[in-house]
Amino acid sequence: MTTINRITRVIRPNPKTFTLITIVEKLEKFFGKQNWWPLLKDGECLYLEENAVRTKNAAEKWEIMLGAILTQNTSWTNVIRSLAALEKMKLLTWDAVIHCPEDKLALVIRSSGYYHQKAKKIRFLAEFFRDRFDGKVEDLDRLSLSEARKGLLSVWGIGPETADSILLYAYDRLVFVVDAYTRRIFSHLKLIDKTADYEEIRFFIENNLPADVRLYQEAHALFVALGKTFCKPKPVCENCPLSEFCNCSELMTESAH
DNA sequence: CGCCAGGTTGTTG
DNA sequence: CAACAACATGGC
Repeated sequence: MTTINRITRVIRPNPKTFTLITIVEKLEKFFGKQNWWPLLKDGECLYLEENAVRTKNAAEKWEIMLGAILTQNTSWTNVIRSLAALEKMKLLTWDAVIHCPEDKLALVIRSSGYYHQKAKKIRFLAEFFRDRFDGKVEDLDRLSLSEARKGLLSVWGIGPETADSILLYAYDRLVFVVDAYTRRIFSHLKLIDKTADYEEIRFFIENNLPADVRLYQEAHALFVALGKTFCKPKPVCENCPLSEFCNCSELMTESAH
């Protein structure tokens, strides 16, 4: 995190001058370290410093993948119940899932919503590792980044965000995760057009942040934190840590005068 | 009660 | 390819 990359290209110009790393630093100062991805411990999902900095083992990688699927358009609190239920039923491991009937799996993950679809997605992902890596979850790491990404995207139910979450948080690969929060925040900051597609936003961020996996992991988590608190569908700009960079607040101030 | 949540797929014009 | 429906539970 030594270089400060300037924003070289904007889809819609924001008159204020700032860099993405400045934004991330502001967010971290405000929200503190996020320590993603959370891992299950004693029936809870904990954001531990050690989870954030160490390489995850195969079991932890698999748990992150399950969480990445379960949290699709679903709040994390609902996902925790499902993960805890899976653990209780001894269904948290790849080996258990590959042998578990889909309808049984569906009932266990019921609390995270879309549970029939998600059970199918989890089964397809388990079969992907069976067919391509003989069940060795850690062996996805043998592939290049683009091959690994292509492989995950070929699985039914794994789209770009889920694939990138898996790559960034389970495998520590250098890919930025673009989600609804990221899109909304960057749109409010007038850095991207609302119609910009996933890859366009991903490349924009990757081209303007220092290439550092831990930074990517932390930055994405911080965007989620901001999206949940200030940069909501109806933005709450009062006391927003990014107000000095954002046109939303300028408009508010102007209209107040 | 209505809206929203760390998306993806399938269908339609 | 853009827009839309379907998928579903739980929190506020």
